[in-house]
Amino acid sequence: MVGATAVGKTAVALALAAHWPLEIVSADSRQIYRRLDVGTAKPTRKERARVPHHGLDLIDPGARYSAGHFARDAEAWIADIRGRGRLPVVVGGTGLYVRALAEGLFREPALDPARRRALDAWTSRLEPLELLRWAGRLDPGFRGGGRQRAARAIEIALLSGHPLSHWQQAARARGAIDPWYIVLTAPRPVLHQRIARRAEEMVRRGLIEEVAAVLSEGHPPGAPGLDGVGIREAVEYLHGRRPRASVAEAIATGTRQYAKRQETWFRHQLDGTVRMLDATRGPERLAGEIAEAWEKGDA
RNA sequence: GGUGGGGUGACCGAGUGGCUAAUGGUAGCAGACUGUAAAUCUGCCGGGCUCUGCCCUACGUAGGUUCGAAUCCUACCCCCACCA
Repeated sequence: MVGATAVGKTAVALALAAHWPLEIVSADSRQIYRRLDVGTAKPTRKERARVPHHGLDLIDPGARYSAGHFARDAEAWIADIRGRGRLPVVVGGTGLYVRALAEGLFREPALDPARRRALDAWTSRLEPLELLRWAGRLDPGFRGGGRQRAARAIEIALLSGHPLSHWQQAARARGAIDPWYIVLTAPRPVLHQRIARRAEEMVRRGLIEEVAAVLSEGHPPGAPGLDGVGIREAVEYLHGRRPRASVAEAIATGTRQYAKRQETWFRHQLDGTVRMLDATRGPERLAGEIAEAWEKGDA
């Protein structure tokens, strides 16, 4: 089950628990970070007590995770959940994580961590245009996409000896699950209203204090876990680059833009049967419909 | 009341006689995306058409100068600063 931020995914998943014994696998690239609870809008303790959650609080804000890593972890969780005779429900907003789990990425060859770090230091110093030229030269199949994706193409080509596009075609992996996609959506005005409220709530619930505490652990502002809507704005404020009064509004703006990207992704990138549901109709009702459709095997 | 500065497209902000429907940025809309993905990028962005071009509207308001003005002149309105 996927959907944009602030659409109420967790509520629907919890309502679904009234129909079957289930456990939730969170496919969310921000909620993997420990301590960043408010800033990533993690399910509350109460919600976690009602239904077991996996995929939360996996690593420290300074550490890096990845879609491939998630796919391996999630596969194991799902096997366990099934072993307990329960239904795994994957809930999240990180499309790439869902894809990695459901469809598989490509089998990434082993990359020497030390060489990888050295290369990263080099590419991060290159001008964007230079970076794109290198990516195009090292991988004729490189389809563009900016700094980060160029750096990835360069990394794979140099460290594995074959271009990224080669691996993507030749080393395709199979997915670990057979997904039954449900995409939750909400009309733009409703979504925007929810997002505005959510941003204000974050600040009220101590977002800034939470981020300040993480920063005081010594993580640099560019640490992987600090890179996300909400956290970023709090960091800006804490570094004196933004007035406190503007934090909530900036978060709302960033979240709207993110939610739009998610919608686009879910609309075009998911492979297979996709069921679109209007989230504004309420979690109980939606859960009922989902359960009914599932019983009928109507995929 | 006086003096100085300023009023530009949804917002911020360049432009100081023709190359200007007007640089940039923001917001918005649409899109791409197979291991950093809450990331990283791309396109569009006054309105209307018979849409490789044409027409209308637009740089506070009203006039004027000029072949031609957002850019010069005059008056008025509003904002800011200082002086009264």
